[in-house]
Amino acid sequence: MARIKVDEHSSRKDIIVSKAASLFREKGYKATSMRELADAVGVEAASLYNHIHSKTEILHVICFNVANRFMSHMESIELENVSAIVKVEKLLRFHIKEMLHQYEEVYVSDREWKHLTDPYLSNFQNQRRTYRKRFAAIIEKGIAAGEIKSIDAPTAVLIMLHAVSGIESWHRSTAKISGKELEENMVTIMVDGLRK
Amino acid sequence: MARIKVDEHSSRKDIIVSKAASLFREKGYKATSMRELADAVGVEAASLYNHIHSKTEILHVICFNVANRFMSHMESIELENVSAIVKVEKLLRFHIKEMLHQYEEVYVSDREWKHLTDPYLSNFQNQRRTYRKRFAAIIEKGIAAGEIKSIDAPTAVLIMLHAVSGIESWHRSTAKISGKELEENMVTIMVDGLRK
DNA sequence: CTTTTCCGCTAACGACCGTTAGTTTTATAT
DNA sequence: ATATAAAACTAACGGTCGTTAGCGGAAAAG
Repeated sequence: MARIKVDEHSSRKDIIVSKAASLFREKGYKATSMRELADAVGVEAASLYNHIHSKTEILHVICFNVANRFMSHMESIELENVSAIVKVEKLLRFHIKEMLHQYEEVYVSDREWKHLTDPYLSNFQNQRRTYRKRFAAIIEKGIAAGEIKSIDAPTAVLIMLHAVSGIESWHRSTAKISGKELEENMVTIMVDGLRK
Repeated sequence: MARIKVDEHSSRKDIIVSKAASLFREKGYKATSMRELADAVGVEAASLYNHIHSKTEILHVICFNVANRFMSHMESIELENVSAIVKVEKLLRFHIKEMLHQYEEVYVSDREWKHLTDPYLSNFQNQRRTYRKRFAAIIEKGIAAGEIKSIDAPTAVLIMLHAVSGIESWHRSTAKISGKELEENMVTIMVDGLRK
């Protein structure tokens, strides 16, 4: 009867969620069974339910952790007193860093949110939509200020967000450039692509 | 006993595959059951097996249809006698158009290939890797020729391919710009981002 | 040391999954 | 009109799924 090991910064639930994120990333939410998750945690499937209510709950913890991080970062950026193009660059860099260092959770939130169930699903979709609108609004300001090319702002947002999710391929590739280099390359291509 | 309707250009199998692509795109491969697919086709689940061998077969038909289209397009681009940056732009435009007009299949091939089983899985991964290498090689030539900024070519490929897959959001959004406008915006941002 | 709380276990449930066997109906060819 | 082939049906298989009930041992609190 080997208990789930805990340190003082993470509860047993945290550990389950974290292992789940790793499996969901690797195989997808639907293709990951509670029995597999239990194996990864080192426990029987039924024991998981002492710490979580359902499989869905795990997914929604992951998704909202990520969404909240991005949302509160957006708020802090909006308050900064810098030009629009600098804000865009900062947002982009934040996305890249999150994808580099909180890979599993961010990736799962991005790809598996469809399997959330209401009311969490609608809630998540709303947050997502709101986030993108606020991102686009910053780009619009940059266009109005003549810093950014006159392009369709929602399209620019879409390009940046999805390009970042491609870091998944980088993680899985063997001959990697460093994370820092990756960041600089991405920023160079995309921010230059926007700049007037 | 209502038969699957066929016209002279598509077999019953084609129709099943096409409906499957639509469902796989909407809900994911694992989350789509053969009974749901049968419903969509207007038939009982067991009847599907008069036309296909397995659920996996449907996925691999979708994935290889798409992969082969991209691969043979790559071949024709490589033979053209134009500058590297023009080749890159043409490849990008092809990806955008495919994503606009063969949305369901291309999206499924992109997101659900993980659920292929060997030998198809390895085969698909190889094709994918090869395709990206050849794409990167074109960019490298552009860098050597001084047409393209000196950036990491695999990263540039990754950005473009993933940015294109963001067209999914465009499809689902309500207030759309036209497909043509979307294409021009994407090309503007990304090709300008690469150009020296 | 005793009590209580936490957390693991085994066993099993009903639901759904992909798929097969065998039969009947519909369309096609003679 | 009849024979053949194509494609639908019903029924059911073994397996896996998420989850619950109930029980026993280990850790924490007194």
